[in-house]
Amino acid sequence: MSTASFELPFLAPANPPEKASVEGLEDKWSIAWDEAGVYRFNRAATREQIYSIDTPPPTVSGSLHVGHVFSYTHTDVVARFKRMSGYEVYYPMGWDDNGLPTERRVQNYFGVRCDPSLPYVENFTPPFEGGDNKSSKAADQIPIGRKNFIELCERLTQEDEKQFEALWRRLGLSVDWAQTYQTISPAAVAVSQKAFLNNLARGEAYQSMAPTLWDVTFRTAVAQAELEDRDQPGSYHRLGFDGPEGKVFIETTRPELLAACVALVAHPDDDRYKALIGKTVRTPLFEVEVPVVAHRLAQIDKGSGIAMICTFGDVTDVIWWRELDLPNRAIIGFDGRIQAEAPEGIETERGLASFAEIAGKTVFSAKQRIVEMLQESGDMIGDARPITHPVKFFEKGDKPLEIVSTRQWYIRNGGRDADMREALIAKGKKLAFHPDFMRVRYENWVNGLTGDWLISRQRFFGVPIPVWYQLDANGEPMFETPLVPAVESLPIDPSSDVPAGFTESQRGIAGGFVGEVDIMDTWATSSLTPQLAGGWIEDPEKYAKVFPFDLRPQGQDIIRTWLFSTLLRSHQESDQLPWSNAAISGWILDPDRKKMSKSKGNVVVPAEPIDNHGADAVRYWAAAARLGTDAAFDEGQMKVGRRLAIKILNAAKFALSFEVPTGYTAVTEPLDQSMLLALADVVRDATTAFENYDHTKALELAEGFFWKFTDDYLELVKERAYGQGGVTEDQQASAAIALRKALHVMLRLFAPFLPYATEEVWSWWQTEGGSIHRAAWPKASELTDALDTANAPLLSLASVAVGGVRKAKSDAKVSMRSEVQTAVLRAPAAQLASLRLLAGDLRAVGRIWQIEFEEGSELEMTDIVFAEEQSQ
RNA sequence: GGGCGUAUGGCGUAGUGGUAGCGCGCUUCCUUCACACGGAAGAGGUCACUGGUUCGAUCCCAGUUACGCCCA
Repeated sequence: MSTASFELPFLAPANPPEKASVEGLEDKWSIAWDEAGVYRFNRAATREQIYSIDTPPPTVSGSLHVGHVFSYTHTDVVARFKRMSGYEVYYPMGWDDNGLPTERRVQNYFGVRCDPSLPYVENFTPPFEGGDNKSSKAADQIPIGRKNFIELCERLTQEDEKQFEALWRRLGLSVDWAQTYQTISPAAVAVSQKAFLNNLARGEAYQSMAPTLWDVTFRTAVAQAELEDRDQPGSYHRLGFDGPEGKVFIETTRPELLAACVALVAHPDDDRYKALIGKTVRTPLFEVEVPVVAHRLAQIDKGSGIAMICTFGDVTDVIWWRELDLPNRAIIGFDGRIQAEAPEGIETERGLASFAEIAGKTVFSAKQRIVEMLQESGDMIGDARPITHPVKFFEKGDKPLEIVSTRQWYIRNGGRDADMREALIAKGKKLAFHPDFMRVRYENWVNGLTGDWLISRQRFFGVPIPVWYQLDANGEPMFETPLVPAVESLPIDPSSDVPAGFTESQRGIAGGFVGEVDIMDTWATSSLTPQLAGGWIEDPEKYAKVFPFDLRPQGQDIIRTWLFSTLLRSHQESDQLPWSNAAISGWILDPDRKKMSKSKGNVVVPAEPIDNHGADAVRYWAAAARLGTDAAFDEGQMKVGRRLAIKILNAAKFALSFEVPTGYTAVTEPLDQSMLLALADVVRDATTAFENYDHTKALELAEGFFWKFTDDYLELVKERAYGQGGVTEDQQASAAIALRKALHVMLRLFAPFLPYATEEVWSWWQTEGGSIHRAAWPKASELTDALDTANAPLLSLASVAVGGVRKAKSDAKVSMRSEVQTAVLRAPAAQLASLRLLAGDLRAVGRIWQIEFEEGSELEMTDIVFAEEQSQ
């Protein structure tokens, strides 16, 4: 037997407190971790030693809710497991402060608006601070330049970032807080612009004049990924067109676009209209001769089966216009109103007069006026027939989208290139999705792309598209040959910076230049989080070590946006997958299983549950939900988590209270060996589960074992560990050592889930090795060395026997402490032999004076006779 | 309309081709020498429905229904 008893870490002397409590652990340890730099990334590590995470940057101006806590906990659990497994974990945090929510908040908070044409003002003071977040009137807002506006954005979002960081720290995210980035920062702008210029140089970015889905409220183009269909009330209006053989009736929901009608369309197989195809009809009111054409997308069973094609009422109109080579008679302007000038084609006096009636009106009032006019002229048959139909909206907008013709920037994404789609699908197959079925959502999206990625936005706040255009002799911009900045000069703002070879005085002058005014879609920046987080531009050495990342955690709702666009950019930039794993978290539902969202008003602020139950408890609730599965906000689960954390503290205090006599290091008792062997199995299985991104299973295994450990094992060895009941020093030592050994392993199994409680216990006696969160993930071999595997089944057998005694006592409604005179343990012969080894422990736990061993068909504890004075 | 997922005791959830576990809640009981922020015992399920494959299905296949999400 070894004599070097304290050389084994779990034999170190322990100092548990008088009273263990989970209260205050968050403050105590989050500060200690920060000071010790427990989660600091060591960049000296090699690529193979690094596990890097492309953390989702939360939208800082959005409100915090428990959904954040949920998915970020999933990531943290993985990060902690990997760190303990020996990886140097690169776990940065980003802040998404780009986009409309920030822009709006800054406008309202400071009473300003962005006008990129204005110069930068040093030491600008906004008119007021701390606006009430209600929309202030645009007229009252002071226009300021882009740089000033962004400075204000940074000021405001810094406050938000502090709030988030404080929450994350309390929750115990093991983020390296030295590694943060902001999507609004100059570095992020430079990354976005560099990637864009690379796209441009490779021919992946291009401009095009095209019909574009347009939000009239935000006055900006909207990309496919930002669309959503909403069911809207509408009505069919039956209109008569003059045809060669009398009236042709169509039904339309958008009579106000009659002036933009360029053709009627019917299905080529529709017998009713076959004769009309190729002929022309005359539009009512505007008296324009338009052709009748055939196209497969015309729906035979909808309305009268023949429809008018307008430029542009919906996306089908765009397809028809493009495929049938029809003229463009667009009448809706960027402001959503009917343009002042009648389009080409309307020439008759009556036609022009009709148009004058609607010119300048909103779509809504133009529709009213047109209907009145059609009813007066008798061209509309009957009343409008109300229907409900899907209409396209910008996901953040509240007016239906219009389609207007504009010059926009696009990035090729495979929407018009089947080979590229195939290449992207092939990349997706190499990405390990957790859970795996989420890959289908990615593939569906790629296969369903209908056009390239529209990245230009007609907003003011965001990453400027970094190009200028030379002006020709007439002062017209030469869009085909944009002027680009040198990569070293990034970031640039074309509205204030000047292209090489020009001076500021030439801005806007014929022969001079003009800056691009559009900015990029926020996803054009978000799609570069691996480059932003990894230091693509400013720290290439680090970037080479963390890219491609090991993990992208994210929500299932943004597979088509964030996941896809990130994958796309890496595909284009380096023909690589940006990460090897994607962990997809589910939704948080409220207790009624409705999705939590601000609009439903059922959002729970995350600080509350942490205050009420503790960070470990909230983490336990989150970690108990599998990836990809929705989870209900469940305070009951948090209470269970809290109970577990408290139980760990108390069980640990107890286990550590037993002295290990000097000179003993071995676990010799069969029951003790059995417990450690069972724990070894748990370690093996939990490790496998974790490696498969199944943290839930790992938690379940650890938890299941722990309760067995406290309920049965601890009770069984209590007396022996105290050295009571005439046990030998060997037997006492075996119990004390086994308890510590098991605790040493269990704490590490729980550490990724309950970082506070486990660290607290660790600190009671593991003072040499530092934080548990840098301790090595347990190995089964730590436990199984020198143990006899034949003892493995003993603990389970003992549990059954203990259960029998307990049941008898419970049925007799007596205390578990009541004494038992005699009991019979019946079991098959093979088990009986093993059970005899446990006689001492069984007698102790059941307070049984005498156990008779008898052979029987199955294991049971029977014929329990209580001692006289106890069974009152 | 298409895709994906889910459907297991009151609620929340595991799980396996050989007729089900766990937690909460519930019932009964036990107090304080690790833990009353505790412990023990117990009741409670025709595994959504209909077919099929199979000696046998909660698990595999097909269909139906309901719900959720994504897309049209």
